[in-house]
Amino acid sequence: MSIDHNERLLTPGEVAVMFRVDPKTVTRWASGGRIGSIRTPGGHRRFRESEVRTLLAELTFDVDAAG
Amino acid sequence: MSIDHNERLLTPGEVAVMFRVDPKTVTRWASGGRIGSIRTPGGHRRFRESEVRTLLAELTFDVDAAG
DNA sequence: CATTATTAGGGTAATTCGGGTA
DNA sequence: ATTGTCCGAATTACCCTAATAA
Repeated sequence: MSIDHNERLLTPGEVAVMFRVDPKTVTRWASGGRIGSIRTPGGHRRFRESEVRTLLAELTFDVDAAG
Repeated sequence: MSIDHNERLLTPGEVAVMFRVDPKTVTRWASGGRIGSIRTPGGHRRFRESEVRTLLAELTFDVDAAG
């Protein structure tokens, strides 16, 4: 019984833990279009794991070396 | 709303994986009419794959990235 | 018929939403 | 401008047992 879902989804709380921020902050990122999100029919947000990891990787490359 | 013979039916558990929710939540969606469902003679619910995928796509947000 | 996994149904925590505020 | 927190309301997750599915 394998489903052809090509993407794993994360909850706001899980993303919040990964970024070490409050879930509310993740919600704001979604509202502002900084991160893509999917809504459940009930209105709760889900986030694509691949996108989240990409954002995390980008943070890694940002060494705050602003001039 | 007739059933297409070529349509694949999904179990509550399979739909739950796609939305990253508990199977019980999918049941509530069906009870509340948020998603169409078909009952087996034994009372178990089945969901149309096409409808689920359509719903998933419609609930996909890509708010314009405000600067 | 026996076995194992999933689902139904109900009830109760936990999470999330949305707005407003610091 | 971004984040954290408080609030009430809604949605979702986890607990159980019995029934259905395969």
